[in-house]
Amino acid sequence: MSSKIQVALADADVLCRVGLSGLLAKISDTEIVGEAGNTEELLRILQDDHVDVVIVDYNQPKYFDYTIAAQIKKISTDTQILVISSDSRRERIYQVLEDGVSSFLTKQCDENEILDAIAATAKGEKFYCHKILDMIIERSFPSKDEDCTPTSLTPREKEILTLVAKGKVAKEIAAELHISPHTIYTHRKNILKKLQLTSPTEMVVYALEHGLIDLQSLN
Amino acid sequence: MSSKIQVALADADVLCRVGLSGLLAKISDTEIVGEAGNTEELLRILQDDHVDVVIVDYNQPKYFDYTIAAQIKKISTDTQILVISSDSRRERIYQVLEDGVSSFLTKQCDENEILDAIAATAKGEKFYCHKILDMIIERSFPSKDEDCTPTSLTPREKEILTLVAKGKVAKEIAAELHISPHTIYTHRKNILKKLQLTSPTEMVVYALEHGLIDLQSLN
DNA sequence: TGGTAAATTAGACTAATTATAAATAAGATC
DNA sequence: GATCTTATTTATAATTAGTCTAATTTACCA
Repeated sequence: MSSKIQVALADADVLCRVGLSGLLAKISDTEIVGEAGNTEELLRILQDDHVDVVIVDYNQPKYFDYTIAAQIKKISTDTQILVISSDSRRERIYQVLEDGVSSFLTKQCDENEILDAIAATAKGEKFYCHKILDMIIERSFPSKDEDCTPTSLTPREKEILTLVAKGKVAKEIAAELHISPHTIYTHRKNILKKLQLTSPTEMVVYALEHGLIDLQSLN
Repeated sequence: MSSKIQVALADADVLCRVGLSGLLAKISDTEIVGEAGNTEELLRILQDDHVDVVIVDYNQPKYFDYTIAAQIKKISTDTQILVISSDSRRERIYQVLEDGVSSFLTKQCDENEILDAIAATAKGEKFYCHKILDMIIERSFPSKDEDCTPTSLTPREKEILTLVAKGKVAKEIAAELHISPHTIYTHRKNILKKLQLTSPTEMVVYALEHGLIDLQSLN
């Protein structure tokens, strides 16, 4: 077995994989063990070969989703995960970070930043780009003026927001949760007030922006 | 001046640009004149240098949008445009194709397909990947069972759908358009019927999927 | 010039929602 | 343990939004 760092590329877009290969070629002690265009392919690689680092974009519906980190860790605990994604949804990002992702970049990061991140992750260190670092800090020390509203919703409110955003009307939600329609009205009113929205349709936009639902999952 | 084909890369993600550079390196008679991470940078390149082919992803809000083809043609009429995007919104794609895009790929296309497309576009030929070709054919010969519903909406209905999707309620729309709320109700009912939807919130999802509105423009 | 589709609206009716108020339960704090 | 807060739940009455039916106007096409 080679002593080089074994890297697996997981991205639905072949273009990004080519880009990553190109960048990895500049780091001498790394070696690509495999490329995966979807979750299934990635898990197969992890089962068949030893992988030190997985570079993955989890925000590619149908190919990779936010559960990918947990799935990777389940098969191969010691594999380090480097995320390169364009996701901007705070809650989703926090969730992924909690699932054991070592490093997190956006696809907008420049070349040097990506190279540094790959090198750091390979060595077992963590690396976060500025945008993600800001989010982590914001979570630890929330500022007053710019509050992170999604967390201010109660679990029940989030649940109802999700259902509203999926196009269900109050009566349907009430039937589904076995509670009174009035309860839905109250929750919905509180949600609208908390988020400073005025109509249920605005809730859809809000839910989409904050990753409570996503377009693909609605079909 | 070199006799090689001058190519400009326009993609907000550095990773994709690296990927494209890597692929272009395999085509001997091409040369990269410049890389642009946003519209402004691209237009500057077009003004300063001769560009035969622009490879661009127009679906990157804040960096590139669907008007990019028209903007490119305005500065440099003879420049061929190769789109590599992940957009799945029919109407938007038709629009871009009408703006003089020579070739259209998705980022999911495999390496050979991308190489062929670049080579073809550089020679002044057109190249469409299967997914896009299917859409073009579907537009020319619409099938009965799977009708392309967005076009079946009247202009007024589209207008109202857009406003509904922006979170406005019937009364607000009525005030804005100086017509009776009843008119809005009627239009909305007809839209829901035509699109086989059941609630205004579903209209938001529909409008997003078909590019009538986009998340970024709502803020 | 009659036919067709689009856009508009009203009246009567029904359903959905709000306002207000309040009960219950769980957790934290003192 | 008593109390305070927050989350969750619900109801009645009042209000608003929306549907159904039907009809009018406009514009454009054959």
